[in-house]
Amino acid sequence: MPRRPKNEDSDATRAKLLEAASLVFAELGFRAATVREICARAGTNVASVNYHFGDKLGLYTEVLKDSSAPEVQNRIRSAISGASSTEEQLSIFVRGMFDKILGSNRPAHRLKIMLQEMANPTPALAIVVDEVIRPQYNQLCKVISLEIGMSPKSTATRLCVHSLIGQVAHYMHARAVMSQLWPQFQMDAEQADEVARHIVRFTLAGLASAKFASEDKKKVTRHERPTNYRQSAEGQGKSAGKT
Amino acid sequence: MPRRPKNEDSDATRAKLLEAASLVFAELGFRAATVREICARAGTNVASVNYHFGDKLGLYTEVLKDSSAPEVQNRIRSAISGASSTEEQLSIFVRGMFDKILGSNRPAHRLKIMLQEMANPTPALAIVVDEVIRPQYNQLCKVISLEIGMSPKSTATRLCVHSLIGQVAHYMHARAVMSQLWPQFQMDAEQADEVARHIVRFTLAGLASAKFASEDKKKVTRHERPTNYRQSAEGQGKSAGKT
DNA sequence: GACCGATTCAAACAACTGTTTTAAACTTCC
DNA sequence: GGAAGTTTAAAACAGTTGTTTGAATCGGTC
Repeated sequence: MPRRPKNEDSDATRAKLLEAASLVFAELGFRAATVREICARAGTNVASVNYHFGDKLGLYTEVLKDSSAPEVQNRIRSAISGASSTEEQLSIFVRGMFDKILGSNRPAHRLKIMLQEMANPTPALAIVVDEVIRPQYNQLCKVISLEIGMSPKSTATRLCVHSLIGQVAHYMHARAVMSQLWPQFQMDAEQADEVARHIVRFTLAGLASAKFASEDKKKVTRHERPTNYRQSAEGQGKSAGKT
Repeated sequence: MPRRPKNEDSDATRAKLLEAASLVFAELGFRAATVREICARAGTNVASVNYHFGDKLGLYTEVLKDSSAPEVQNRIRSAISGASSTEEQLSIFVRGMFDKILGSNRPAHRLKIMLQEMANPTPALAIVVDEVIRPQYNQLCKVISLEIGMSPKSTATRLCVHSLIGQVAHYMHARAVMSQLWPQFQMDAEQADEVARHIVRFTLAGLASAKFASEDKKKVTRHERPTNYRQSAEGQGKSAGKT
């Protein structure tokens, strides 16, 4: 059982362990990552993980919590709510996500850990979804619901949100395949910018089509969730500005 | 070193191993899956994997090749080349992919193995990319290049292809998260159909915008971040070009 | 029945895993 | 300086991993 560290030196190795662990976990995932590899990169002893975090899972949980790092997410969220047009909001979101992917200074691997957790979930996923993903998701739903004139919880809105997120997440998930199919693409800053502009344009056009489709849908009356939304008066104007 | 199996009994255990391995690999991924677990489910001896497939990676490679479902892939490809409109081609592709995801008759775990391999690649990925993914990718590039009027190898074409694939793949990768964010969505056959229709419509609209953008790109040489332009629903071809 | 190659099996192997132990080194306060 | 408590270090532990071994079994042929 672990004792409580109290010294300042202790905090230093703790931080080194967290830093190294985020790298290794991002590369290999929880199971394939080894404590020895983490300690080797951190320059600490093999026993340090168990001393400071109890066990490997304790370290991973800490890394995952840190990976959910609300500061970037909150920065994106506040930037979106401060934006004036839908295009600007989407652009902020996409670039913010790519910054998290590429961010060479700080948390480049955080999102990768998150995505790997999504692909191969552990019990810790529920916490991350509630604390980090859901607020972002809800905000995206709001933005897009205003754009297409449907309820934030409607199927039409959610399908559009998934189309947006899917495009962004794809550049994380499919990286290995893309490097083989498209060797020239290295996802540097300039290319990331180009991709971001593409996704924003592509998505805006898709949203417009979804808007028309949902207008058609209202008279056809397919089987839909029994939610009675009636908000066509409010959010009809696109890019409903807010402060 | 493995000898060559020639008997009929041998083929039976080979098949049992492949069947069990596809399940275990889908659940745990290559690294976390254990040979002993696979052999236990297959009801074979621990040494059978090495005897029939050389080593664990050999078995995994075989499973991965089968998981990319060449027969489905070929069916999709021939259906696409027989289709008349871009919309029909996209629809065939998206529905074909979703059939692979949902395919209740055949192993539904195939695509999951593929996506897990993409997220956390092994040496076997290169083979699958060359043999299965690349042909499909090239065909999609052709279809979309014709639609947007750009070269199949151009960046504009590839970005659109990735937007399409990303939307589809998202419904595999984010399954665990979506079940928490959107509990009503179960990805049954009917909902899959709705998603497919959405993706086709969304993508067609996105392609149209990419077409306009690439046309603009040829004459405009302004570089600036897209701020709040006046955006009309159907034609916004004013993303600034780069370089 | 005896031979022979192909296949299966139980057991063991060497390497690696997370974890624990034990002692040394260090900090802090008297 | 010395004692107490905290942190690190090397080594060993018990368990699991993929793989190999060598004998046993099977199926067919002479």
